[in-house]
Amino acid sequence: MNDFTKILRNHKLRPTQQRVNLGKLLFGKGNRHVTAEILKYESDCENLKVSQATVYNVLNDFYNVGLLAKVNIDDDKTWYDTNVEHHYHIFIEDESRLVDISPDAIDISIPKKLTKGKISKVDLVVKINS
Amino acid sequence: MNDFTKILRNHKLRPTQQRVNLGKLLFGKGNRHVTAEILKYESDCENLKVSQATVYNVLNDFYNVGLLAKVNIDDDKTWYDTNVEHHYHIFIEDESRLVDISPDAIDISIPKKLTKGKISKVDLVVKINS
DNA sequence: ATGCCTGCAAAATATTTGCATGTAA
DNA sequence: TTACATGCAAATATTTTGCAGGCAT
Repeated sequence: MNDFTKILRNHKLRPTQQRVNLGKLLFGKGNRHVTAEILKYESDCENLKVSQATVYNVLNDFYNVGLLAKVNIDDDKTWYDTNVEHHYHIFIEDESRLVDISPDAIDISIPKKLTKGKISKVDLVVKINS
Repeated sequence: MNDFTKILRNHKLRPTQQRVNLGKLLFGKGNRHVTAEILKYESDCENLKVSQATVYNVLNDFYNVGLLAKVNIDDDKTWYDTNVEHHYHIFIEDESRLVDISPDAIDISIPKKLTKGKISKVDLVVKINS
């Protein structure tokens, strides 16, 4: 029983082969940003037996228990981020690539009267190109 | 020949009935935020003869010439904003409603070394609920 | 053994496109 | 009249879901 199996149990998710394998891809090498398409491609490269539907289902499962965050960049694909702490993003348009920014690096003070203090999330995406 | 016809001509768009009618809906009563679905619903209410495909085409035409801005809030529908000046957004989740924030209201200073000065767009969405 | 999970295909949703027709210039 | 826009339906793209079978407990 490896570490990710334990993490799945801690989040009340049954550690199936697909969840464990996708979990290793996602959490095995530092913070990552993926789309469902990218993750399916990677799992195919590793000859894992995972359907595209299961990739979607597992991403949603992980998101629902707080293992992943969603990032909305453009009007097509949804991105998933293994960093679930509060932070911001740079999107490198040329490369369709996301980079995290620590909230410490950018100070955003939102006047309370605008939001009545009921903030649930603050999304900041800085888009850059060359 | 009314005002919006003139605006269309200025943007090198032929002022067809559909573009003029949708333009009036969009720009006739202050700043607005709409999805393709909302705009189709409104044009149906006014008994305008516009197909859903044309609503999409016209929104894209207006976006491409700079009459509209796109806003990405969630992973489903794309929002269009009649305010094309640089600004930020509050998204009221309960009501699925967008509100503009002037960039003067929130100071965001992004360290140059993070972006190498190549910023093309800064998207800020503050999500609130009750 | 039981119930949750997966694969596959089909459905659902959002958006784009091809083509014949209509309309602005 | 000529080119561009529209309507409709079909195609495309992304994501979700139903169901039969499979695997974890």
